[in-house]
Amino acid sequence: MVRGVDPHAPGRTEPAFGEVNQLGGVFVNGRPLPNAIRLRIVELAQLGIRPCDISRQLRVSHGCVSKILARYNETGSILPGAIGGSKPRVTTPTVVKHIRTYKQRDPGIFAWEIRDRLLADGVCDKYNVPSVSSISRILRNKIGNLAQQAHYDSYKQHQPAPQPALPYNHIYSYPSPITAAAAKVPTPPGVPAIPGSVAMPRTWPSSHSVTDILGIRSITDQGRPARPAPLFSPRAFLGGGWVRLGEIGSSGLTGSFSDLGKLGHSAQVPSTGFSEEPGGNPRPVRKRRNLPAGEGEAEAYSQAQAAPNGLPTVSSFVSASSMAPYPTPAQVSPYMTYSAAPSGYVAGHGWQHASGTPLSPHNCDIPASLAFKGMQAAREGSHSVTASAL
DNA sequence: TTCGTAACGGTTGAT
DNA sequence: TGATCAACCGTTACG
Repeated sequence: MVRGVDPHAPGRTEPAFGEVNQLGGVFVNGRPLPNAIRLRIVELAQLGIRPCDISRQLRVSHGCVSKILARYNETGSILPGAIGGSKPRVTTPTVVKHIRTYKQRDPGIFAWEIRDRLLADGVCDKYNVPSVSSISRILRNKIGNLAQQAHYDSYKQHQPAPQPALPYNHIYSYPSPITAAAAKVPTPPGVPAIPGSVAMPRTWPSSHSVTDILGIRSITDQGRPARPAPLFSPRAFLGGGWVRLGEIGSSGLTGSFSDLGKLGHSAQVPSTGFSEEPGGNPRPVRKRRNLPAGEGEAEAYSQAQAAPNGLPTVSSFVSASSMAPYPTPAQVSPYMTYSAAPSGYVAGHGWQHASGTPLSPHNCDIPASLAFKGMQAAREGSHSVTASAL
């Protein structure tokens, strides 16, 4: 493995702006390829170019090409998956509420009995029912305290109260959209609600943290979706596996790239990936330290592709015909590739259209207008993959 | 030669 | 605030 060198720290062996693979391509270990590259991989594949040729042309390992194409074929999304995070907890406010109810009705109930009742009552299913130990922990840490508080409140009801006491379970009755949603959805959150839909591998229940349960989230981070939706196509929502296919429904897409382009970010897709959740709840803009490339580019792309006519300009910044088969080393400079800064890798800044400014964070050297024409010709014409495309 | 995939080292974000 | 965990990433090597 040939290591890149940080120009700001020439002595360093640890690359700061990317490494160079065996093909001479630049990548950042652990980070997804820029969307422009991912897009090109898919486009080239749809032009009939073999993955091995794509690999060589884009200087991306064939394993990566294979992965991206397989992912695209499976999900219709070019975007990388959701990186990081933890599995959301199954002890949702609703579940905790039910556990508390069971415990109040039968103080001697066992944890395993509660577990069975949660299943029997349809509060949970076998996929998201809390473990006995989790229930025990809830009983010990939450219900126990709450029960004590309940007794205290009960006592206070018979005493003159100078101030209205806070309901002991106010944390559960807080009008949180999360809670409301959880209460309205009888099926486990990770299970597709639409018949015939296919769940992604990473279909966790909705995120619930301690603060969720305590109702704090409703104030501090109200309604923030578990993951920003990728913004490439409706099916691109599926990119990270955080979104169920069933939520998207069958769009009838063929998976072709032209379809992706036609759809762009329609009404199904928030105008920005970070400002609004599917439910329409406004969400504070999160502090982002180093947004994953896919998300960052998706965000930027969603803005950049908003053509005046409403049509996206997917093809305008990526073209099979506009890229030199084997760029010179200077063209694949790791520093240019990732814009010499983390934010450059995040991209989005350079995706200005047909203005001569960089279009891709990966330095694809893609002339936008020519690329678009080339693609148009390729699609409207014979669809032949000419040498120019390679 | 091509392609699929496991292993690997790395990053990320929630807890 | 730092550690931990579990997801993802792309590259490499192997079959």
